[in-house]
Amino acid sequence: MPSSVSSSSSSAAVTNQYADLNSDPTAIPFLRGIDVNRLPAADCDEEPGVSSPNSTVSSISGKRSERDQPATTGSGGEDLDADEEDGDTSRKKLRLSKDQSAVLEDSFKEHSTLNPVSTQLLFQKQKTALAKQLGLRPRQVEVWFQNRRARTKLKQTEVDCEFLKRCCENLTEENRRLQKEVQELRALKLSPQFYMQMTPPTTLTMCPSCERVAVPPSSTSSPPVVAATRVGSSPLPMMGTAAAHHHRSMAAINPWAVGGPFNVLRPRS
DNA sequence: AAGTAAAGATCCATTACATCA
DNA sequence: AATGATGTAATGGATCTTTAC
Repeated sequence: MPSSVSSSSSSAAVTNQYADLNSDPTAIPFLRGIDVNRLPAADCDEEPGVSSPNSTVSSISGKRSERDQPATTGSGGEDLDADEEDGDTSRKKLRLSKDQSAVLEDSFKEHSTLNPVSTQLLFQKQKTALAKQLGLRPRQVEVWFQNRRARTKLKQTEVDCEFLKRCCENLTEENRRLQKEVQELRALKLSPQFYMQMTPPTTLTMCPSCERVAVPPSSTSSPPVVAATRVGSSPLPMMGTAAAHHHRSMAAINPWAVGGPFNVLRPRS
């Protein structure tokens, strides 16, 4: 989707995205059955529109309506200029029918933009075709796509926000746990007589991947499980199995291991 | 080739209206 | 019937790209 902050490169991406459409206009669903070559080109916005048989219609005021002429009486028989002729300058809105919205929605699913500049002429025709099909003004189709893109963006922003909120909560929880762990380790360090009473493990095993000392899960004959020394688990989804393998908490490791307490925490030289 | 103005397009923020509870 | 909330059509201004000169 081209944006106001788009660089020429992103524009080029859009160009590529739609490049094949130049050779095959019928690749776009809503154009199937419509001969785009028989439609007016870029200045088609100026053609008299067609009133919607399904919509409540009214006049449009403002600058844009000067460029985009209000639709006049069409096959539906409604006169869209009626209010303007009455001198009513207040803008009124038409509500698109369900059918109109559904068609626009389908088109949006195919392409969220109507009018990449590189294929301007073609997409002008598509916008016009869609407008004609729905009995709307091209400008209305344009506005609908614009608002639809805005809604999509807003929805995505909400999803992103929710995700970040959860991440924040998880990190807060992890932080709380780690703080607690640090406190416990400090307490241990300050009272060596406490862990002097602990029974050292009978066998020590080196983790093959990180080469740190691990402790067997029990005194049984089963082989030592390195990851089993981990206290707690990360709530973060990104803390996958690889990360979980590493024993971030050494609380369960015998402090005598490898020449004294806690030196397993030090980075290896 | 580089610069520039005009035209026409999009995006964004906002307004105004329609509908519903 | 009146009213506030919500959804969305429409507007206006800023900005970008293309094109012609």
